[in-house]
Amino acid sequence: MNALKPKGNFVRDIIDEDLRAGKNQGRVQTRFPPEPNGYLHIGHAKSICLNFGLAADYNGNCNLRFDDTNPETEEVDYVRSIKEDIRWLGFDWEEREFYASDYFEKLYAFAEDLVRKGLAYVCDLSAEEVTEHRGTLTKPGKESPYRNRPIEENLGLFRRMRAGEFPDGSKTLRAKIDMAHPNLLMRDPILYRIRRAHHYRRGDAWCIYATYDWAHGQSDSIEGITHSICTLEFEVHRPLYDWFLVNLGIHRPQQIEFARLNLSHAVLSKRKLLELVRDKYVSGWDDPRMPTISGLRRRGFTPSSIRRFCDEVGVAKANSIVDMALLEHCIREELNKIAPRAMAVLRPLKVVILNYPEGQVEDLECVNNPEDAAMGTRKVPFSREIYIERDDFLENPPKKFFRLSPGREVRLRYAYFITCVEVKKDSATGEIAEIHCTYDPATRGGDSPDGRSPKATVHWVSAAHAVPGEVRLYDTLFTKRDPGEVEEGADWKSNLNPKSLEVLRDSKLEPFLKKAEPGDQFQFERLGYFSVDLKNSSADRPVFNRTVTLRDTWARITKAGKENE
RNA sequence: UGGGGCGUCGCCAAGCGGUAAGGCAGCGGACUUUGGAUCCGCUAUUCGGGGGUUCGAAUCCUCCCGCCCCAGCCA
Repeated sequence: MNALKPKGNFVRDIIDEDLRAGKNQGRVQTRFPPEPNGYLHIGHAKSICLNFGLAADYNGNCNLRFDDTNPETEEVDYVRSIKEDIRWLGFDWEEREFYASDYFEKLYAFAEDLVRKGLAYVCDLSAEEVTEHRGTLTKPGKESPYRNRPIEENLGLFRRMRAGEFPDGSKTLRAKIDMAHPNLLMRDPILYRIRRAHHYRRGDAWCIYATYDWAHGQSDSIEGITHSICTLEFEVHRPLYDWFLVNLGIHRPQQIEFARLNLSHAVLSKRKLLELVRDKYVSGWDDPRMPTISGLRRRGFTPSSIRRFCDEVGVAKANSIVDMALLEHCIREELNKIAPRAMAVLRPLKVVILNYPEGQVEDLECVNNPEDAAMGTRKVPFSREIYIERDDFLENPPKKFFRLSPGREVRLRYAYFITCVEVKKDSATGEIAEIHCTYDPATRGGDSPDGRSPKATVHWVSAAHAVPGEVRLYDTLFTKRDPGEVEEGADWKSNLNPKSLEVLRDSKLEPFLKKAEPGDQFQFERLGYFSVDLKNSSADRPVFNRTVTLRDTWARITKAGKENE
């Protein structure tokens, strides 16, 4: 199912053209360069699929490179999770696991080279002064008074910076470009800052750290990257990326920018995701409501469904927000084919079948997957008292409600036709306590000899055999399609969906579900796809996460009805 | 505002001078022991707007409009 021929896109056009022109001796080398300061999310998946996919299609390689030049936010656990997620998605960087922090020495040497060429200088301006000197969008900047220091002095100062002779923030190494350049990034950008922070890999070996602009392009060059693919916001960095490489006289990869993924009703920025985790709006990076790879995994998404989604989304340069419905479609499509069916009653309502012999139990044969006969059948116990979904009974049914109601007959899936004869209510609350029905013994298995067919088929679980379990229902984390769209003075978190999680602690599961293992996936008939929670499920108390609902035309009808009120 | 990008159906997205692919969503209908799945059909005379070039333009030129990115010693 992944044999789809790759969709064309502008990045491929560029590569095709380069190949035609004989660039890079026909080599294609890409890289995925995460910063280990957070967990990967579905936006990263798009980049991973693009970079690894391109490499595979063009017979090249894709490196994994941790862009770890900022010791203040990076951690080993993030490295661990990133590797786990990429592997889980189905990609392999083989032995090409690189770290910008392994290039620190080389990057430093490149910097000295630039100094020697008179193209970089040590600047004593403070952070605030640097900002002032930068000018604005419309006003050119002012040159730093330290800009014309002699080369030897710069060299000496830079070495002393590295040696730790100056306090944090007191000096920077800057490229000498053009303080009046219309592109602010070209106004003598900073290459190194002094920061005595413990680096998770280099420890305290360094007290000066390269900035992104200085580290990224040169790292790409060191690795022989041919096509350095990044997101749109780096478009303005490209002139600088090229300037460094050209002036250093080293291999120059081609930077190509594409539009990052945005998902409706979700937030896809590490800063915001971190805030949700840190301030406990969710249970962690892997909360099933999170758009992180680990969250999606725990929710029940499969690697192939995510890859498929990334394929469907395409690669272009226009900012866009992809509908969550597409992601849901991708997982439904896959699970429909592979998930075994089961019956589970989420919100139980007891049904007593008056004319069914007390104490009798029948094992009825149920199909495991109508989409795949090879998956066979199983036996499910049926008895006098069963549970059905509360939503499947209505005392006063509206027009298009086909399910059970007083006097009406419905089919119990793979079992019998039953007719509701009485509704028992709790005398105190008035709530429906249980309903009484009669069954037609001639309809065993769900077919009637006289050919009549009820309008509805409902699922059920035998009360005596039911396995109690917990079911967690999820809705989008945000109520707005674009969570960033807020009222004056409000914060994006004001769009958090208070109903994004609903926990059902008294669900009744079909017996064999007791044996389900963490990660196992099922379709609960008529409800949706569910997977056993990776963390909180146990044999004596299974916990299921709803991955996605089934398409539900009845829900659409009721929803439309409400909207018209 | 200076610079850099982008604007094709509700949401994505092909298209690269020869007369608007596809997917998702939606809407009909068929079928159905999941109101599921499947199947069939419908949905842009029009490509942000105006003007121009051309036999012919979403594709070229031009002006205008709208949106995004850049003033971190973050990436």
